[in-house]
Amino acid sequence: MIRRTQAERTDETTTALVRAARALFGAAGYAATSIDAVAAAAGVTKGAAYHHFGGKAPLLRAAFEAELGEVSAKLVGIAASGADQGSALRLGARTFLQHCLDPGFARIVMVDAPAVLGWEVVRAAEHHHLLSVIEAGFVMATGDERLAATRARLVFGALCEAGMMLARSADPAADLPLLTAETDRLVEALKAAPGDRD
Amino acid sequence: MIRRTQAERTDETTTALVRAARALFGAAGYAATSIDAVAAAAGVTKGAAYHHFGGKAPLLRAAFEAELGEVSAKLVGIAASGADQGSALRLGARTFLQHCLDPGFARIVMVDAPAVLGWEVVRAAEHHHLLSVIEAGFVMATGDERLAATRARLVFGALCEAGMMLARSADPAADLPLLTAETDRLVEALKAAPGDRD
DNA sequence: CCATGATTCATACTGTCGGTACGTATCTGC
DNA sequence: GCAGATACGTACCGACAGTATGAATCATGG
Repeated sequence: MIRRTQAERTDETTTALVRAARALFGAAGYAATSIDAVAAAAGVTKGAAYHHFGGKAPLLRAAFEAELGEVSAKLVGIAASGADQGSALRLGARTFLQHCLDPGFARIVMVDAPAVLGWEVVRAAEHHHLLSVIEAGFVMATGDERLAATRARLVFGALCEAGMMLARSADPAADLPLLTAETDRLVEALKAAPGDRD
Repeated sequence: MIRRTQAERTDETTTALVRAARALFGAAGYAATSIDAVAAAAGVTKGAAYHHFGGKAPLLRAAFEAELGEVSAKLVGIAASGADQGSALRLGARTFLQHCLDPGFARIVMVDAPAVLGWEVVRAAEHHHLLSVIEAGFVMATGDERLAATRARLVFGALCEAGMMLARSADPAADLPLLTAETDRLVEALKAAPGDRD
């Protein structure tokens, strides 16, 4: 074997493991996928997986973060494109929905991760990667932090539901237009609505 | 032991098992709860559980349906109370959110059930028990079946998100008013919005 | 009322899998 | 080039889902 640094070895192994985890967890689900299977698909053994991740749940977490990271990268690209607040929000929602066309993404991010990692952990990560964008839009529209946070979460819940419908749709291409239109409408409705005191 | 009919024996055992499953699955989660623990809490052994349910997942399904059944019963009560469409919808949403104050309900219905039973199974059951009410309201408001179905799902997604926020809130009583107000606003916005062709 | 069959349930067992312990190979810094 | 650290493979353990298998308990036709 050629000589590699420890950093390179670690990077190659963890990358292969995360790639395998995304593929297997996404296809068969977390519970139905053994660590041995993930390690084998990555070309290593369980020992490597436990050395780098420490368990099965952290492996899912890594796969989960990788999925979110991809969407997040596209979102910051949109934000950097200089589009106005409104169209950036619409584009962001559409980007998220398109990712949901991949059943593996939907399964890992919206089905298995909350059950395995816990709802709060998942929502914290999602807030960091995705929700903060939506929330910023609502803060600007309403001027109320708490109200904006609440509305962003509600919108995000609707987006996830739309994403799952897409992921399980027999003809996703046919459903995408209606779903994007309706989620857009929902966002607009909440941005326009007044923020009364509670 | 006193003499009982088979039907009575079955009923007592299954009832006890479902009760124990709701308590344990709701508190510790599905993955962290063994069948032996559920059976022991019900005063029987694994054999009885497998005889009546056939596995661990069907046990969760029974607990899940029991949780939904309770909400559903309240919803038909509201529907039968003769309230108008609008206030019935608001009352229904509030009823659902109040159930979410029980962390066991939230965990079983919105976190574990989708991962274990599959998203489609869960949403089919939820449609049967809860969603059909919301959908009927939107059909009446928009006149479009497909549009109404889509909007009902989006609203339901937002409701679930609100429910999880409540379930994990440090001070649920303080969050309930804002969340009910905002979900109501969301429903109103979508009912009022026009249904354009896609 | 009893004998035969069906149902309910407990007990003992097996296989799988997550996790751990430990040994070996590979790399780093002195 | 040689201690110490890091990466990884292998052998093992315990927990637990699922499967017989048999013993009670109940139903039913004679």
